[in-house]
Amino acid sequence: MDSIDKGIVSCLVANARASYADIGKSVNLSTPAVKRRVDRLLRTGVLRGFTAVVDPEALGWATEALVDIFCRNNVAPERIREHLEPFAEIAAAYTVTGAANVVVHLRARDIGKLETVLERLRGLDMVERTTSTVILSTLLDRRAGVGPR
Amino acid sequence: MDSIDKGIVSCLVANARASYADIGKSVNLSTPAVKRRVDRLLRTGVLRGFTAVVDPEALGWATEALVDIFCRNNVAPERIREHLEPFAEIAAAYTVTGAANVVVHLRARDIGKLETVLERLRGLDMVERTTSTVILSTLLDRRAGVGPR
DNA sequence: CGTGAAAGCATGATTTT
DNA sequence: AAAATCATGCTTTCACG
Repeated sequence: MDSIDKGIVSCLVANARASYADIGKSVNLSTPAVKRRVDRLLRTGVLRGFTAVVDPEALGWATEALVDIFCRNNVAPERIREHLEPFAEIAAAYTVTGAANVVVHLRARDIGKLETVLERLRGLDMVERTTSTVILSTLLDRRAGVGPR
Repeated sequence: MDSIDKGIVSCLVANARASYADIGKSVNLSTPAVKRRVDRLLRTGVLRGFTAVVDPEALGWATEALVDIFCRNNVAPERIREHLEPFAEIAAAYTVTGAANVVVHLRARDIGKLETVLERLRGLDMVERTTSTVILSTLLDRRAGVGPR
């Protein structure tokens, strides 16, 4: 993981469909050299894969919320994950410090669907209660990117 | 935006580097037809682009937090966005309902860097106070995906 | 939308540093 | 060990039916 790898990762984050030839021009490497490094980055897990960035609204996925989940007992994170996994509406889920145990990022077709999902969440044995915060607008979204500096 | 487009989007979300020929096999379309549809999906904004999914830890980007920001005055969302944009550590930012005005998803190299960013955030004129929740683990992360059903 | 052709790209084997 | 070159087979891309 040297500075050339970082350059390659940056190129692929910016455009996952860039050709190895184009990436090579950016980092001053031949096409096969870029491919070998990308293959290695995939093998070692630095690169987890390549994906399309979809506009959720364009797919009718307009309503989002951040839900704090307070668990009844001390449930193990892996057990929590197993319970949340079936919820297709969960865009992300985190265990956190603070009063709540888990924060879940929900994405649903509309407020009605959001409510349905919340009811299903509250129906889980491990869930004591939830508090929801509806997202009004997305100001920034760089989650697919690499982060600062 | 018909069912074929949805199939194409699913393929690209699963693997943004899939060839048009392979996608075509999935959706029963010729290679150029797939390309035409992808070009159109990009032009109309349904597809915003293609990106690499990077393991943040592998890049030393290990510490994350969700920060509630309480603004001093009624600041317009676009103005808030302008203030937050320079923070490279912001992975995502949302305006929300509830007590706080904005929720920011921060990603930093370590707790020390996280603190520095929080201090800079609190230094903004518009920010009255913040409350932070440190992320202990990521249970699920489907942010790049398309969502339920 | 499909077909076919031309240009460009991916990728493995081989050679070079 | 890692990169460049080269040769092969696919991919992309576009004009046309």
